[in-house]
Amino acid sequence: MASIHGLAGLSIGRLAGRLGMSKSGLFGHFGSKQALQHAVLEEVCERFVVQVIQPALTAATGEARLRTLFENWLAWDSDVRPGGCPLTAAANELDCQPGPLRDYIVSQQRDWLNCIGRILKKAVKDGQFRSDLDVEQVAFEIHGVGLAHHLTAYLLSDAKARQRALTALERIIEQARSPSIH
Amino acid sequence: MASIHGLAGLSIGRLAGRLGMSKSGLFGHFGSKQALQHAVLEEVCERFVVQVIQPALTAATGEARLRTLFENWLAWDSDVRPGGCPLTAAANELDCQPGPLRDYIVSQQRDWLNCIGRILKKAVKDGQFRSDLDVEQVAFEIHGVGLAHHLTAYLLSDAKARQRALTALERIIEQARSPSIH
DNA sequence: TTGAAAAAAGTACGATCGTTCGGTATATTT
DNA sequence: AAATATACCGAACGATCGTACTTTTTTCAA
Repeated sequence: MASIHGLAGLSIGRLAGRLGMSKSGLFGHFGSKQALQHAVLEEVCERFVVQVIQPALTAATGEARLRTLFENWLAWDSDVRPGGCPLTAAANELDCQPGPLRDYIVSQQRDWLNCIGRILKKAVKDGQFRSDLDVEQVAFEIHGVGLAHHLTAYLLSDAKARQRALTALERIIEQARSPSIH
Repeated sequence: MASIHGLAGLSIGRLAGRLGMSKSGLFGHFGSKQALQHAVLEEVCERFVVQVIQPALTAATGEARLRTLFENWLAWDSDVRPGGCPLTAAANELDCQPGPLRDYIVSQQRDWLNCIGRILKKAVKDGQFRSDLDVEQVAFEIHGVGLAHHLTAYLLSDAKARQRALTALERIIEQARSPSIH
């Protein structure tokens, strides 16, 4: 419901109806709408870690891990149908509404970029990627590819979104590689 | 207001209050909330064309025009503070809510990608970019850079967002260039 | 100056919103 | 056995939502 209608549009009454229970019965578990919204975000973040990040940590470090992480991300985008990734939706919804909810999304978004950055750094240390690589820059670009994939898949319903995203990642990786033959 | 609170959160009563007029007085001009939302989107799109696309058409075709368009886009992102680009917000808000509003956003989003695509095609025709360039792919990637810029600037309040986006565009352009020395 | 058209205001409606309160079962602990 | 905690409910609250009707004010050409 938060994916489709947004965190603000996630109403306690409608949610209670969907769960087959009363409004006040559901409300009692959280105490406020904001607490419910916070709980939703925490739940989604936990699932994201389990479905996207953790399984990527079993892959070999460097390029392979980066690819695995990215593919898990794309699969995550598909899994949370319909409505798209609730975190992306919340990030856009809250990007100018100060408060604890926004703070939480910001910290999670930073964590995500740092997660990509750590994998990139390891690839640099292992010699797969250039030693002078601007890790934050590459994380920024990869993040952009993911956002474009999300919008292309959901809004434009473009079946080529996944292939586009994978191609974009390969291009980024190619430019990040150590210039061995150069 | 649509930027900050979303199209759904743009309430007629609040807007009327901000304009110093009555709810019914404002309502009479549109006849329905959906019509108001549609009018807002049309107004924003018109401004986007005037501020981003039209001034870019005076630049020389090819690379220069692409750079101008992109920089206008970044400036637009800054101009619509606070709240960020209403079109990006609406695209994320409506990406799974079928109806005329979503249809409108989809068509505008397609137009935007086609606009980038046309400029790329001209650069190919002029010989600045490789003849085998996948134009749609590059448009996808540029779009992603813009989305990452928007999120980085607004949600993460990162002052380096603009430089990151410009660097990313340069890397895309570099890979699209004709391999003259190759 | 007048009269039609448009714009704005006033009022009220049913619905839904988040929230509070009081009551009733069902467990769990003392 | 008694006391406590938990879960859920129905009813109600003030507020706000979009929308519909009616009336007043403003605009502007004949």
